[in-house]
Amino acid sequence: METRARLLESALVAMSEKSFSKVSMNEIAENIGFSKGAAYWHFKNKGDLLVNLIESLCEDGRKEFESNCAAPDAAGAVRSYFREKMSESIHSERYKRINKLFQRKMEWPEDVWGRVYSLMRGWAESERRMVERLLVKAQGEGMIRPDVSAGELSAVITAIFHGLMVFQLEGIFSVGMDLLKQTDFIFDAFSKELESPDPNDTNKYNFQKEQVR
Amino acid sequence: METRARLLESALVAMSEKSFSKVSMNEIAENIGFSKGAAYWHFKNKGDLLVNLIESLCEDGRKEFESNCAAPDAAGAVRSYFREKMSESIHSERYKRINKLFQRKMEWPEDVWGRVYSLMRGWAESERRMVERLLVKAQGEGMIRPDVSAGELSAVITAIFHGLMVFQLEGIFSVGMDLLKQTDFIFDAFSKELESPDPNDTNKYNFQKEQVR
Amino acid sequence: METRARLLESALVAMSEKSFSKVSMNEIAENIGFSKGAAYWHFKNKGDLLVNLIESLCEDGRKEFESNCAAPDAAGAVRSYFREKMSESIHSERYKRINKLFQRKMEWPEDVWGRVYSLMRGWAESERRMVERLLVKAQGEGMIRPDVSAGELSAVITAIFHGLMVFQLEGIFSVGMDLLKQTDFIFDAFSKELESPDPNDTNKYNFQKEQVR
Amino acid sequence: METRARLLESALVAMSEKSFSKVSMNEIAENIGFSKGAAYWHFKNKGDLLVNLIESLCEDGRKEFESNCAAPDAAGAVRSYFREKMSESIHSERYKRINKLFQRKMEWPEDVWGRVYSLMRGWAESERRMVERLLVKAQGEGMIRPDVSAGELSAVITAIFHGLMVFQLEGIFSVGMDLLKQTDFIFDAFSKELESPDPNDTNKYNFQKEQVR
DNA sequence: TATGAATGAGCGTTCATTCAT
DNA sequence: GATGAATGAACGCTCATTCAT
Repeated sequence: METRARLLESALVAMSEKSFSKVSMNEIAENIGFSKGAAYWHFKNKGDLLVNLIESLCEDGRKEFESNCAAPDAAGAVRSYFREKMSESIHSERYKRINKLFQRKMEWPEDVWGRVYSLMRGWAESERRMVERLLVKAQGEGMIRPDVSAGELSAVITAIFHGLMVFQLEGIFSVGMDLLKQTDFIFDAFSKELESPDPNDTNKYNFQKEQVR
Repeated sequence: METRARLLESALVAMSEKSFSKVSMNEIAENIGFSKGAAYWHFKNKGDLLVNLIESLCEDGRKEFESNCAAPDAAGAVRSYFREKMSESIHSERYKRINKLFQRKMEWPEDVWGRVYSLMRGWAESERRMVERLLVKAQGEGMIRPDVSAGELSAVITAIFHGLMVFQLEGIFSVGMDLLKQTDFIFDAFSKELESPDPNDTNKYNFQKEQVR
Repeated sequence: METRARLLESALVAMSEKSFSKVSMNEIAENIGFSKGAAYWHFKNKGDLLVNLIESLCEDGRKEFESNCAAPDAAGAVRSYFREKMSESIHSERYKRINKLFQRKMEWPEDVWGRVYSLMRGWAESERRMVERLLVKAQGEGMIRPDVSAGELSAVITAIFHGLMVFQLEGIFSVGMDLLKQTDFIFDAFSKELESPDPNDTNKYNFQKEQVR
Repeated sequence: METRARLLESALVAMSEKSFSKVSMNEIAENIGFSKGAAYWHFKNKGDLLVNLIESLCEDGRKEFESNCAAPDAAGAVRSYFREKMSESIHSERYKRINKLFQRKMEWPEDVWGRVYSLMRGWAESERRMVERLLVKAQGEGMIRPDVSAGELSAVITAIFHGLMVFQLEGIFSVGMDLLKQTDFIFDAFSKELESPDPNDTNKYNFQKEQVR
């Protein structure tokens, strides 16, 4: 139903701007010209509305990540994936909103977490695993030293760009953040560090068979 | 006053575990054996309590950052600063709490922001500027190419380690995050990229004065 | 109409188990596979549904009571009427439900009362009057002293058995209630007290025409 | 606290006149000049308020019943107990209210029942057991045939007078109910039936070692 | 006839805040 | 300094009711 979708979108807008508890059902509904009751017709309660929103957001994300990227140049694919991501985090209003919403995840009530935990975790893990797959492929292609743990490396990279994006979103610094330039810088540095199988240096970081926590 | 300090600490504990609006004055006071009213004697209201907490937390941080680090090896000082930071984010309960509190900053009400904005920004900026100063020094020491913008580089590094810390705090990934090893990896990579003034490569990233906003 | 009758029955089931305000129109309709709207097509509102239910229930009851019982042994007829009633209150599910519904009468809203007051009162009065008629007849047959007020006696008897039934329905006591045995006991006792026109004892209870309120 | 007691009394007044769900906390508080919040200061919620009310009401009742009535004439004591009870149900406003409150017990929510079930049952059972004790004593005194089950007889008597009281409270009949006269009538009838150990009639009702349900 | 969608009043509950003591 | 008592605004949620289809 049309209304349902609009309620979800309205919730995304509201809940990316205010904390879960500050957003009232009334507000979500009235912002698109409906009454509170309409929201309760489509969703059991406020938590349920949020859960449905997250589900609909994660649906897309997960599929995207899970498609096996058939890049001929896997290392390049990683770089361009994050370039694209950084670019979106600057230019796409919707993308910004989704990330702001997710940054508020700590305020979500227990029962919401109970229902979205695996989704949220799946989202983050899917992204990391996609990166991991690409890194493994890059190792196969000889672009990355084989002794590096693709698993742990994928985690670092994902975390790093998450940090970059958050700072961008929050506008914390007075110095400008040119995310694309910075992305390139990071990848160039990492490439240099990773590509050259320096015989004296082998396995320096011992990135291996990740100790799954 | 003793009570005042204990109220602040109690607020830190509570507000690092729950969102601002979910923490009640009652709770803050009762957790240390006082009644709500006591909290209202020491602080005008809940927001005021939080502002005072943040002030007291930032006080320390800022001073630390502003002390002019007289490291002989500036590049090494940056590395060991972040190593220390990552280590603390694993081992110090209080440090974790402070970071969790700050991660909830988006939920703070408008009026609180009005009073802590410059403090919070100052905290982040102080850290970045400390890094920046060290990077400039490292440039002076010839450890880093002079054409790199220390300002922007400091921002990237700070953001990166923020990302690392957040992921650590949230336990998002199934793969383990060995923060110290990863820190070293990142610094080694960056060192390689930054130290060698490759004549063909000069100013590739154009890290310069942009000072946007 | 088929649907109408099923809605009434569904309402009886629901409203004998929950209080009027706890039963929703939705529930009444959905329990028999219809939607709320259907109920509103057949009945103006929830109160109207209840009124119609009560009307349909009282219809039967009243007729039954008003039929002039042509028992040759009127005193025996009273006894067997209450024996039958107690028996039904144990064995007939529907009878139990109707009594449970009526026990909840205090929760019915004002406007419902406005419409069913005379019906409900009529129901109770019909029963009492039937008993009264039988008692008068029994007096005519010489089974009961003529100086006893049949009106008031009928009230006592009706009330007494109401009490017995309620306690049975609610399962209040830990001791068993064998209603039929108890019924006989009561009638035997009353018979003894009533049948013997003891000349010294005449009009001891002065059960007469008071017709208060 | 004074206020607490007044809230309980106000709740008694309100909840004896309307069903639990129709009585709002606001109303209970405002009727005695307080705000809703005051009620929530003294009681956790509406159910808790009711539970406390019932507790305070049952406290008295139970003690009264449990005191071992040292009547020299036990049979007379039973009679005068119920005479007194019927009299109160006519004349004492408060007694009427308590009984009206209890008549609404079916509407009380589940969690309230969970907390008052044993109290309520205890109240009814205490009364019945007091009657039972007196009947046993009366058997000892030779006023009642020894073959009658005091347990079951006490249940019938209690139920009977409950029925009488309910009809009185509800004003159901058009004929007047002179409860005291009726009480005497019932006791006289029962006395006759019970006192005379008619050899041909022994154990007619088989009121024995009650089959505890 | 029947349904799905939507409305809006009303209540329970929480909690920041105030204030007399 | 600290407490207990009280206030009142705000919000979640339910549900009777309406109405276009």
